[in-house]
Amino acid sequence: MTLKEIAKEAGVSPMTVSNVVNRHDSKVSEATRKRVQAVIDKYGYVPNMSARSLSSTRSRIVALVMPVPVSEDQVSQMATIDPALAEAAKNVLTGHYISTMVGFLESKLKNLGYYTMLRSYYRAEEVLELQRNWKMDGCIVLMPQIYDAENRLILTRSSCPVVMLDRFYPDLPMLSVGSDDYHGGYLAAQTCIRYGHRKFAFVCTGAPDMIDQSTIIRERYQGYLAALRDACIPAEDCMVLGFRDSLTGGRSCGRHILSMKPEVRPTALVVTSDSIAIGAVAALKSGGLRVPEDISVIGYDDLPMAALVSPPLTTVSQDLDAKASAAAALLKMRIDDPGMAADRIILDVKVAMRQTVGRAPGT
Amino acid sequence: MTLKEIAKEAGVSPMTVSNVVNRHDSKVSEATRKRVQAVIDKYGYVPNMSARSLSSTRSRIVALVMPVPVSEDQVSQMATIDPALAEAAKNVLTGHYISTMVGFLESKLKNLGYYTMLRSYYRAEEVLELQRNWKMDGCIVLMPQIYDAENRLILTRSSCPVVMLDRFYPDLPMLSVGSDDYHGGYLAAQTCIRYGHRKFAFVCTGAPDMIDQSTIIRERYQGYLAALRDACIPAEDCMVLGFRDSLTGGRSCGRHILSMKPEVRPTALVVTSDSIAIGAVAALKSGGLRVPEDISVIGYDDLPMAALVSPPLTTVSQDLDAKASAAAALLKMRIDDPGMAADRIILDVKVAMRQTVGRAPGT
DNA sequence: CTGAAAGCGCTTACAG
DNA sequence: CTGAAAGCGCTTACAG
Repeated sequence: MTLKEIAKEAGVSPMTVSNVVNRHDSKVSEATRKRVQAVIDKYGYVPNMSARSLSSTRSRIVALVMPVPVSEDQVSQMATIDPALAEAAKNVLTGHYISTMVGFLESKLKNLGYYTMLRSYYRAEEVLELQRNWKMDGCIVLMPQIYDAENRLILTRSSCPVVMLDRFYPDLPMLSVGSDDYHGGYLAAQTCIRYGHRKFAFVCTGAPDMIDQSTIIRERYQGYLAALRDACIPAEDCMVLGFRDSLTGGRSCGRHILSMKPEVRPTALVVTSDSIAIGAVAALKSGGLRVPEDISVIGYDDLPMAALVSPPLTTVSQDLDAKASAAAALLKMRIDDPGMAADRIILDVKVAMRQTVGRAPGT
Repeated sequence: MTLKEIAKEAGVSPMTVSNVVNRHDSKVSEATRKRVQAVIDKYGYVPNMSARSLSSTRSRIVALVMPVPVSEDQVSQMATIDPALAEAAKNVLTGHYISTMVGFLESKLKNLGYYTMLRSYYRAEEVLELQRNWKMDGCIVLMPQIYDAENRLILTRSSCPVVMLDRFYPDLPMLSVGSDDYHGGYLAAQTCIRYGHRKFAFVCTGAPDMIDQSTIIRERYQGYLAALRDACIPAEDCMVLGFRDSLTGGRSCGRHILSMKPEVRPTALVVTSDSIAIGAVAALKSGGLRVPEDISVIGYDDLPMAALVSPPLTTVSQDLDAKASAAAALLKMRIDDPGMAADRIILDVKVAMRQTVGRAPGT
């Protein structure tokens, strides 16, 4: 059933049916609208979006794009070198953060009248091509942690509005939604400081040099340092460690802490990931240290499991529902008003106080 | 840049460019192909998929559709009645199983040359409309656990090939991919039986009557019963419990077990979800029972955290990568050969032996 | 408020 | 192997 056929049946022009379908109510008299709508309902007419996209300037499709660490053709050879990385390349939705964000975004976008296309990519070029393939109305980039060059290409060469999550380039006009990682890092350290801690380890994902590579980690680290400074704790007394962002990585972290002499061992771990924090707590416990009596740990993300592990993990928590809402709303504003200025939304974070942070030993 | 402009530039007809773009190599001489390709590369020409969809019979889009438990307009009122349900309706990707499957599927579909559209739905009608909106090449239904009537509508009225995951209707010609839940239930019970257990509780998600409502749960239960039968354990000696599928639901389960008199308490819990199993273990431990010395627990799904909780959870494990591959491949086969017969793929499961199943007390 | 015409950028037969 | 014509099902100006 096509627009034309509906028009014929209702005794009006295709244009009028189009106006009814698109709810341009001011352009159609109420009587005509009802008559046409009746015919539409009778035949269960559904518009052809391809035709609509082709003849108009928009598609109503928003792309949710996510980088993969390894290209498709490299996956098999990578499997022998770094199996975990190869696995990650086969599935971009294994993490709690990204899958939750995608779920919320689909819901928000649907409510705003958009279709959601999901796409993993290795090169920015793939994203740009996708946008042009479908005349995308908009594009949301998730987890653009690593590839700065690719991110910049997407931002500068995009053929549609882009909202980038968790990443901001001051020198580029862009739309971004992030959370206040600086404040998160500050709060994490401050929470421990209030319990008397003065010997810290900052534990981040990846190698310790991630602090230089990832904006997120850097912000958290800067916030953490600021809290130390405000409490007159010399940063030299504290260490920075890096482990793979997984429960297993966390266990390595815990074992590493256990291997240290008690006199140099930190009394508080400020960790940039709950997975690592939880893994670390487990390893510390099985190594004979009590959490939080002997050592305190604070995580980041507030994973669902954070509240259940034993002891329940104290962690920095962000509102992913609000983040997705903000991203979708920002994108829609930009789509509706192409002249809109660059904008950056930063959502606040809070500490979910639970039981892995306690009084520093001997205080 | 359009096909036509490329054609003009290359001095050929649009049709020839089309044949080059679509790699109909037999229809173009190698010399022409090269010349045209050079122009395509020079201008970075990208085909317009809307135009292609409109003029051809296919769109290359596959829809990944997932039911939500509450319709959009009911969410706010539902929030007061059942907050957890309202939350679930706002995000279909909170569970590990579904988000992992979506991640794998996107990757497989991309490799097969399809675009992935993600969509949550409350009524089958939404899915049918979406299919027609975009002339979908195919559709994969995830987690169709609950709404049989809606599932049947999708299967019978779909305008494109459909693969349904984890659900099969013997009376309908359909394509389905599932895992061997019967065998999973059997293996779970058998594992405990081998450790001398004879007093069981079967713990499922939702109310105990889920066994009648969900094919998956029913299959697992039947397999479980078969294992009891094979070991000459009267099913009357065993109980069936139901809890919400979450860590919190699992804690309720654990507390319920703790409230029972030791003489009637089961010595082994066969649980249809790792979340419940892990929550239950945590509650049992804090209630003073030792796992597995006093009570054994076996879960289902092999969540990433299952291996890390303490003690590591013994659980039934399925290969989600293989499942996604099978679903994507099956769908492609059906798209390429519309006359293909109905088919059902059932993947096997295995037990991940860890430390929550041990000798039955007093054996 | 309503309509006739043109066109969006491809592909599908049909010729040659 | 290559091309000219028609058409997919809408929307966008432009008239009236």
